[in-house]
Amino acid sequence: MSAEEESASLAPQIQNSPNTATSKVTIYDIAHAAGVNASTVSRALGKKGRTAPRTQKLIEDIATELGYRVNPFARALPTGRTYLLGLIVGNVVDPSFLDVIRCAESTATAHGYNLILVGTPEAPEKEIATIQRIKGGVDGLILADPLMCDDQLREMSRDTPLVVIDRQTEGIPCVVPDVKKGVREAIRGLRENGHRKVAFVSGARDSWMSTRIGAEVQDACEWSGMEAIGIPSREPTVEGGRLTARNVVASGATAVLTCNDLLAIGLMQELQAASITVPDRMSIVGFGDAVGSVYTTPQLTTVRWNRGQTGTNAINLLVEILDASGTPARAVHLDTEVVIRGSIGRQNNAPSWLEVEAHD
Amino acid sequence: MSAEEESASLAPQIQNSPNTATSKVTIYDIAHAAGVNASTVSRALGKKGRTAPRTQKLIEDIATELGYRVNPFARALPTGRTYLLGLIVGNVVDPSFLDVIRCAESTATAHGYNLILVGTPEAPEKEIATIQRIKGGVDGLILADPLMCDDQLREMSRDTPLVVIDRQTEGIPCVVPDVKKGVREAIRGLRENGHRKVAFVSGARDSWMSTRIGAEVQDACEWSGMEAIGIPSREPTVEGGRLTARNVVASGATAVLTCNDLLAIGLMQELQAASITVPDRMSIVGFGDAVGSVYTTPQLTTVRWNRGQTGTNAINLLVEILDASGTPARAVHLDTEVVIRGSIGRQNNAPSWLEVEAHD
DNA sequence: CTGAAAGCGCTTACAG
DNA sequence: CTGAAAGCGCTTACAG
Repeated sequence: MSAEEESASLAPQIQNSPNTATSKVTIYDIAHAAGVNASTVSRALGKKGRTAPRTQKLIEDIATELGYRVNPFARALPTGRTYLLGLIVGNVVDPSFLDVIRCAESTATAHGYNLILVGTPEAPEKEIATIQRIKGGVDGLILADPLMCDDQLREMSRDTPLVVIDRQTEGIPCVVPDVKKGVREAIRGLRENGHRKVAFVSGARDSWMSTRIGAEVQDACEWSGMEAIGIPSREPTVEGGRLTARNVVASGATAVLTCNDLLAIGLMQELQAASITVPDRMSIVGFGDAVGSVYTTPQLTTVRWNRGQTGTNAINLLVEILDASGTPARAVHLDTEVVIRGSIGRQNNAPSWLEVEAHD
Repeated sequence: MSAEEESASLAPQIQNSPNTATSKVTIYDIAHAAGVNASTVSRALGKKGRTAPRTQKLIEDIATELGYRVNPFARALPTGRTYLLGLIVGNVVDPSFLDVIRCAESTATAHGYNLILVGTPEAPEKEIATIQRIKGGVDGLILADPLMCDDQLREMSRDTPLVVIDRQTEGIPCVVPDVKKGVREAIRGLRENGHRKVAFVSGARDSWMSTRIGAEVQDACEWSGMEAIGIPSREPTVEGGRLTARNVVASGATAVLTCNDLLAIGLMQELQAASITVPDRMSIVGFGDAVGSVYTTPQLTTVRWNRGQTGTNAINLLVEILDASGTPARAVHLDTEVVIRGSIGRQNNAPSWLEVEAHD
């Protein structure tokens, strides 16, 4: 007896919650209960103000009482709007991408959309196939660092509302970090610390980000009369970073900037394993402020921007396009800043050949 | 002229790709082209074998030629199956959750489902509200570490096919790590290293995982004649870990196990900042093998299990339930193992009071 | 094996 | 302001 009472009082919000039953409540049920036509219910629940205030309220009350939820698919059929947004990503290695996803999701929800997450193999054709597969079921897409070429991308965007992140292509709305600013600041910092020769570790494939960062490193170095040396990596991971260590050392550079933090972390590990002290003998600057860049010893100096903002802005841009179709493609640039941590230092021990050259 | 040729050859797969046009191809278009009824098209494309081999092939050919894609919403309406699965997560701080998401997505795709990701505020009612909002649009749900009570969970699962991860509740299908095994191994390892007093840093709220780990630490310590001391944290993050350092030291324990790796990392940082050497003066064992646990110095010893398997198994379980409704609730236990890294060591410098006690 | 028909739950001109 | 009707694209008994 008392047990029954207890179980009854344990979950009152469930017992009382409207329509616990599995049966689906439709607008016809509401129409019936309210004594109006289903179309009136549709109007009352949808475009407000097209219905008499009294009926409006009556219908709304009945709807909540019955626990009515619009069937999104039934709605999608006549309207063509699914209120689903797709986020398509390749092989994301960087864990800070979780921020992008999380913020994209919450922003989508705030706009009344749901986010469907789709992974795609890292190959242009697969990417296109994935998009084809998915696009019929969503109102718009966000493409993270897509591999397809510019023309394919533009072709796609004629077909489907779409926003690209971490890549800028003429004619396509996108969200990218302000690479130039970040790199310039980083290079300036290195110069002030006496560095004159900087290595740049690029990503395996020529992603927009890697290419962009490399170009800006080149540019910034030229501007400040420094030498820049490009060093490719095999993969944009910690392991890939380790593998570049030899080449980085062999390059004769005293500082190195990598196109992402994982590379920087791997590089640091490998250098330390070879007793090459960081930053005394090699300064390291990462890019992206990945989770984990503060766990290293020394902590990693890196070019940071708000990854969450990437997700938020991408969704906002997409929703904007969806709402007012015909919006011109817009590029959102996210501010970057250099976070100075322990991995960079003064270049004191100029190698002798440098002085020799100076005498030439 | 040559430029035109070039642009034409640049993206042949696009030019040739079937139905580049935006217009939607329906089964009626195919039916018209094939000279059959739409219902026949539906059968040919859907349940195979219910149509003459010749018509079958004819229809399939026309379908691919026209670039037909089934409209998932039109299908969902009569069948009630959306081929959408929801993954509902609270405030996920651990970046290794990206593995869960990624594997869940790819497994869902392999089964012909798409994954919709939904974040929810960390409060039982909000959680339930989120589920209510979402459940009409998906075939089933995966709940990551939900906050609602057991009864609410069971109530929900009557309503909607659902699988829970990182929590075990009687009557609910779930995927959890084998906590007992991992903790036992860890404690045994500590004992063999001479430790006799172990602190356990729990999560802020009593998540199933934290509670479970704590209980097993207690149990394992009793079994091996060791002392276990529980220390709550304010939040299950790096910062939260830092804040527990004082209490951990004050506890007199020589080793500490935390309910996740972030706590362990923060704790290590704070101890080191106070010149308390790890592992010489304090051994640390994490839980979860989070990204970043290998970036610390020393690297973190932790209880690991395959996070990706969590996502994979959860989806498999859910799809299994969806396919054969009426399957009994099943709990999948993922194997765990202790990964020994530098953060644990021998307890050599037994404090004097220990010896004093021994003489008592 | 195939066609004609009804229906899934909603929206939206079109009348009134 | 409201109702009756048609239609979104598909599926599935039901006949034949």
